[in-house]
Amino acid sequence: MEDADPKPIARKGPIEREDVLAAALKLLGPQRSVSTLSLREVSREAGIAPNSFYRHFRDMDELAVALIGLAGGSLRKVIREARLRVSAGGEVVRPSVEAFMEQLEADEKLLHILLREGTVGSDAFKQAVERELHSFEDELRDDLIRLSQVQWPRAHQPALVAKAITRLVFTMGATAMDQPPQRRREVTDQIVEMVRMIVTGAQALAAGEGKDGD
Amino acid sequence: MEDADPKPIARKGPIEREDVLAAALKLLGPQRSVSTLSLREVSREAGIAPNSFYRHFRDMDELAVALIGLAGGSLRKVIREARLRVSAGGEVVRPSVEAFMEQLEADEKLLHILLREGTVGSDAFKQAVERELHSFEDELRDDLIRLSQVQWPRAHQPALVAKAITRLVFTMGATAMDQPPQRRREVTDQIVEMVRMIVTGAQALAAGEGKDGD
DNA sequence: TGTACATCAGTGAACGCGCGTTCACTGATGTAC
DNA sequence: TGTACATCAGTGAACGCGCGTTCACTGATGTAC
Repeated sequence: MEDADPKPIARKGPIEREDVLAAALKLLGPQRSVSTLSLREVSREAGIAPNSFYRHFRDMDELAVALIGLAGGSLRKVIREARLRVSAGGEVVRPSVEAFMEQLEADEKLLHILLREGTVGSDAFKQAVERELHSFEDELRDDLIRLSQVQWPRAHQPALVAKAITRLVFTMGATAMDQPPQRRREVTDQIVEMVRMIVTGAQALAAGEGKDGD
Repeated sequence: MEDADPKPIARKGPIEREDVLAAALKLLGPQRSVSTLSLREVSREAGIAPNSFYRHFRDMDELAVALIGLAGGSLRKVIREARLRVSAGGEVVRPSVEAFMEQLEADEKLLHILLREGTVGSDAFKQAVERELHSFEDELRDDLIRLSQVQWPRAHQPALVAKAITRLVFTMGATAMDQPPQRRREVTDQIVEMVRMIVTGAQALAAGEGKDGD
């Protein structure tokens, strides 16, 4: 029955980029950011010799950018999740924020990278993070425009609203991750309220403009 | 006439903590964050032997926290500046945001630290950054309350408004720093608009509550 | 079926480097008598 | 005024360490004939 060595886990094939990425992810945490990971450390965690690392990535920077790709996937999951919840019920803001926060907890390591590390690291890394955030903003902007045709009053500058909401939610989410679960729920409520302020404000400003002209 | 060696700069006394801090600041930039500075590097820049570093700081972490102190001073300067401009004219939001952005450019290195590095680094470091941001929020909240008694409608949850504005302005400011000066002016306009959305939204929500009850 | 060869993920050993930290020291300055 | 001593910022040399990177290699797998 036991036709393999007991210690090493049965491999489904040779080590892949993904295995190395998984090892890197495993090392991340509240105290360890991507930029503090060393090539040797990641290799050790992945169970390969340090020089084998080069078979998969040119250097640690390339690995960092690949991690952003993974994080981007996680982010798209957030969006999908939020859309599902919104289309089901009437409320918009709270279910979306809650979807975000839940994904944040489930996927902790991945979204962390987008949340906290976009401002440090190599140029390539920062640009990759910015690209993901922008794609999120674009999705949100389109959703806002759609909503304003269906059930909401016309919003003032949807692109700007999307940007404000995105940046605010991400920063607040980043600080929430350092808190115990109970405080996180408070932060969720705060975020919901903040987003409502932005949306309400945008609508009020649009209405104010509407009176004058157009 | 020449009564000293020509090479070494005349010292006004022994090397102080401040000189070491200045050396650390000099090394910071868009590519170098506090957490990537090494003890030997800072010592080299300060013109002392590596082991002399310990005469001034227990370790690099203590230096990092001391840097936050400096950045806090810079932040208080922002607040003072903004108050002066606001009390002079009628407008509130734009002059304040502009004061912030100007200070950001003048003081680039110092405010950078608060903007970009609050999410990485040691616990002591992160807490020091959070403390400074909180003090900023408190000041802003008090200003909002004062304004709402004098010239503005009553605002909804001033503490939350202050927090939303602070976090948003800081994140946006951080991304602006990577941009050329011209783009920064665009970002300034965006921030002004975002802050107006928040303030207007808070007022609208307060008015809505007022209708129902109290 | 057998043989010769190419490919290529992974390896062990070694390199030079910058790091944080330690040690016993120097030499200027201040203080006590 | 002179002498002895304490203090303490700064020093040069050395340590062991983990790092990124290189080299020539191994050995499994696939392919051509």
